[in-house]
Amino acid sequence: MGRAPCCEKMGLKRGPWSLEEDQILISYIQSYGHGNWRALPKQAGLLRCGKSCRLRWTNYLNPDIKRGNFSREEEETIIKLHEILGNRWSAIAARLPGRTDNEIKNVWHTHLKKRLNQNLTAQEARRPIEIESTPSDFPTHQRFKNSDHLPVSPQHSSCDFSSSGNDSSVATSKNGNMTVKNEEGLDIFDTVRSDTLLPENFPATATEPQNQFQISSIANLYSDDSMNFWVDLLIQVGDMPGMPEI
DNA sequence: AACCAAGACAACCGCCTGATG
DNA sequence: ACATCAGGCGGTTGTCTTGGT
Repeated sequence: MGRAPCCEKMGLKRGPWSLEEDQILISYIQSYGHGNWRALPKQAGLLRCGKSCRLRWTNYLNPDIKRGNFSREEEETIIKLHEILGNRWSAIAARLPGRTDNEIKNVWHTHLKKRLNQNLTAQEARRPIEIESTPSDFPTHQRFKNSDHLPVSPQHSSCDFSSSGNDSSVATSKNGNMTVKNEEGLDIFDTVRSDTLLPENFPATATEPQNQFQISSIANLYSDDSMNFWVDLLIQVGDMPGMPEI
């Protein structure tokens, strides 16, 4: 049962990397790239397993990584994305240029979670007892708890954005509600509501012209990246005046 | 100065997924 | 269709640092 370790442990070094090892790894990757992590340590002359090399590079040595403390803005972004995505650190990292999933995970566990708990406790102390729960009480991240609950990719759903140019996703107003229709004339928010457990009135107050423009713009932006589409949609809709807080 | 506890973060582990033969 | 493998991910652990006594 279970897979064999990615590398045999015999003779391979573990634990913190030395400066010399870092230099070897950096210069090898700069010269030859990292096509095959498993073969890399042997070719580079490192007594490490490929997995260890990959981790060291992606989490620390990669020159694209931004070092230093997280800005307030970055922290707010993490908090917001975590509400939507949950512990999907790599997905969060993908939206924070220069930051790694490991780094974000650490920051979350050491700083942000604590801060949020403090804020929550302070809020709980002030808030009267809730009488009933409403659809909007669903924590946003639970909508995306696992891939089963992820909305289908737009181009595979009944609401096809993939071929939607500016003329196919049209924002209109229907009974005071926001509607964005695809080229087949289907309201995309019907899909949004049913797939994500959003409250029934989710787009109802998004009737401001700028909101309509934003939503149809987002719908037109994504053709093949469902995750980014939904994240942007939820974040931006959440920021709109009069929308349920996300 | 020495010790200890808590915090911060680097690194590892086991599992999952997609690619390939 | 199945087995195998590499790479990626999230959870957890280990180690180093810092601050308090």
